[in-house]
Amino acid sequence: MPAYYKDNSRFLIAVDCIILGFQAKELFLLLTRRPVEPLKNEWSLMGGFMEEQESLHQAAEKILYRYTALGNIYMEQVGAYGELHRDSGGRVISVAYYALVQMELFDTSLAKQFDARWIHINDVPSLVFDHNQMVRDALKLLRYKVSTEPVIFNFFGNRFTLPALQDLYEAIFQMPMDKRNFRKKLTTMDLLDRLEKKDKDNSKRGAYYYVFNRNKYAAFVAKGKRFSL
Amino acid sequence: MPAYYKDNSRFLIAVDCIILGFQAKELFLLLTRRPVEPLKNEWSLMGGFMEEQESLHQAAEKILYRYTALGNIYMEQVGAYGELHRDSGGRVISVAYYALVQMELFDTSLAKQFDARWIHINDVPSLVFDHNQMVRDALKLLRYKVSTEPVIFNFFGNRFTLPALQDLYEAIFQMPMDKRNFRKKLTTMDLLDRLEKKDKDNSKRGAYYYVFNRNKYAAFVAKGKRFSL
DNA sequence: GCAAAAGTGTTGTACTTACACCCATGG
DNA sequence: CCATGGGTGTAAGTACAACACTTTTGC
Repeated sequence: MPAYYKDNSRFLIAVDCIILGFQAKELFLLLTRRPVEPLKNEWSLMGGFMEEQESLHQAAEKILYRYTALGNIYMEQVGAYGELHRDSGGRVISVAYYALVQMELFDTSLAKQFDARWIHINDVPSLVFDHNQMVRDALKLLRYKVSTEPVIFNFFGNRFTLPALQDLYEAIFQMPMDKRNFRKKLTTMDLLDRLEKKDKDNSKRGAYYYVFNRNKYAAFVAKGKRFSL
Repeated sequence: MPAYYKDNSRFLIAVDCIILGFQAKELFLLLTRRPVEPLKNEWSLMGGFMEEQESLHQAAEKILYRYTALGNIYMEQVGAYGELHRDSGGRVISVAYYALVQMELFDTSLAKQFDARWIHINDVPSLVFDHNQMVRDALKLLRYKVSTEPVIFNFFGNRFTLPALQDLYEAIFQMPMDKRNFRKKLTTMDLLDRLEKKDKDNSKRGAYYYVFNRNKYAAFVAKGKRFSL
């Protein structure tokens, strides 16, 4: 390493994850009681320190995996937080990421181990440090991303029903949406393939399953069109 | 500092600045020849290492001031870049910020000292490391911010003319805009105050100067309205 | 008096919103 | 047979895009 690099200060870097879960038409945030001093036992995001041999994104995936045992999840960086005294335990720069996971896949034995709990997005308590700000920033970014890119589909397994998709949309934006207008937007863009009717768990009639078609989306983008929800 | 903190790895943190200038209806990016190894003399953003007693934002302002002698400039964080081998000189996490400055205020003696040059935004060469990606991300973010928040006004001194504002808008979005529609949007939102007619430098007739009225904007937001350009 | 940029309204089109009924099924 | 959620079209209103001429003044 060049001498010019060596002479500079080094910093602890933390990664904090805004892990959002979707269940029963509602959005939840995974929180824990902070396991270490300072502010031990206060509400906190899931976080951890970055290590030498990992990228920022890998560090975020590591944290997510540690607390949920989930991998291959869509994650997005929210930003870096670097105020001087943001962490009362010492000088730490933190990088926030958000992820949206299916709560049904969540390993509840881990929840006990880490004292992790799903809190309704409207009932988030006061969190340590600047974690509340991170959550606000993450939700704002999520709303932007969902509006302009087909990321909402990453939050389901390969298939989903339109009522479920709309429920998720409404949970993210915290506002009701007209059923016909919502479906019109999706059918106009023509990015989904309908499967054989199936989900009978949530209704007697059953709702068709759909899948997001990546090839259709590629063609859609190639035509200069932009995703919009 | 708690033992739990102490045992973790520490990292060099760099701040890289995407310094955008506006002059003669065009957008320029301030670039330099990298002064240190590795990749000495290659094109690079203005950057530097973060120090102990400054916040991330302060570090960005420090870099901006070092290369332009400008302070009190609107800056916004683009994001953190943390790939393992992004910097071939060693493990460095970099946080990118963008700023938009008036090129007329730029101290050209500094340009010589640092071999800094204004490059037209469409002629940006291949830059070191992931700096091209940072520039792309910064422009995308800038466009979003300009569309949804009244940040474009930060890029002028206290006053500006509507033709100049439109020129800046067109430079940022790299597309022409209808004069009447552009002005209609602004007059509909009613956030500007017109001053006595003045700028005669760019036309014989002269264009009215305007100022952005922060009180009007506060009232505008209080009514639940959203800025849109 | 003419070149060069500033300023000003209207009309058609596309998109967004609001809205109500029938359908399929499990119990 | 009825309660529950799934699925469908149209009309009004709003926002956006396209468009041409007059005004001012320095030279």
